Amino acid sequence: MQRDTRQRRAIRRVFVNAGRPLTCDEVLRYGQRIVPSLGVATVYRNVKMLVGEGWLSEVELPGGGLRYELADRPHHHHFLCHSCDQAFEVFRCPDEVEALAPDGFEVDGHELTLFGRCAACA
Amino acid sequence: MQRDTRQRRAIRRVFVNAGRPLTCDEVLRYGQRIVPSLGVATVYRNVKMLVGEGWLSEVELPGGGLRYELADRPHHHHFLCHSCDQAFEVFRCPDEVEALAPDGFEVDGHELTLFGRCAACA
DNA sequence: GCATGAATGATAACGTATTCTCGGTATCGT
DNA sequence: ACGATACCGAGAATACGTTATCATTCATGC
Repeated sequence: MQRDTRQRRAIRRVFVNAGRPLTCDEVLRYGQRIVPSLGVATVYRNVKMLVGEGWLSEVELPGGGLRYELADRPHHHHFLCHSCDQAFEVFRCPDEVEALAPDGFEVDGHELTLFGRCAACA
Repeated sequence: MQRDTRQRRAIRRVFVNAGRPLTCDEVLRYGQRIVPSLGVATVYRNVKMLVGEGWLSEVELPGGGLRYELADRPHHHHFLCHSCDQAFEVFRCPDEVEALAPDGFEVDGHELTLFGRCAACA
């Protein structure tokens, strides 16, 4: 039976507070502010578990490094700041993007990433 | 002074023939059809060199794994087939994408990736 | 409060992509 | 043709993100 540990609560809180996609490393750093002893393995274990139960979803942005975000968000895209390397959400989406594919290609999803400097870095 | 070796010619030919972004691994496999003895180190060395001299450019798509393509291509985007894992070019682009960023964010580029199955796999 | 075993965390191990090493090879100016 | 040396390629070494191990801790049901 699953237990409600301090660590797991901290990790969930980190995602709720962040409001943007996080790497496991970010989760670790932010989580250690709540539970200083938090370890890497625990972060990976719980993130994987939370993805498994549908609470988190994986986000793959250009530049490598899997990120995770709350699964219940409406359709949106991302902004990647190449100064602080943080990802942010962009809540507007150009229409009919998936119609751009060449003939004969079956499209079942799309990812639009904007690059630049975030408000804090600019 | 730089030499024009069989290996380097083969690698350049692979990119010209492919007409789509390639990973180093793909370059190695295709290149070995031209020069069977071609080794990994040579591929990495030459790809890096070709990027350095502006003949190739790096392409970072979601899903990790750096890819490379000819640098002289007009603005375009990519289609990633999750069946054969090959990347293709998409030569249409939605207008004004960069205007979607939140206020205060400086946009200097964007990447649109369509996911699905390519014509060959579908 | 106590026992049970799920969860933790330090560390080792792993997988994969990339780079380094270095003896041998082949290109190119002369 | 010849010699200097840029380049090659096999394998070792590295980097780094992720997972496995296992003794210890602590959340939970009784």
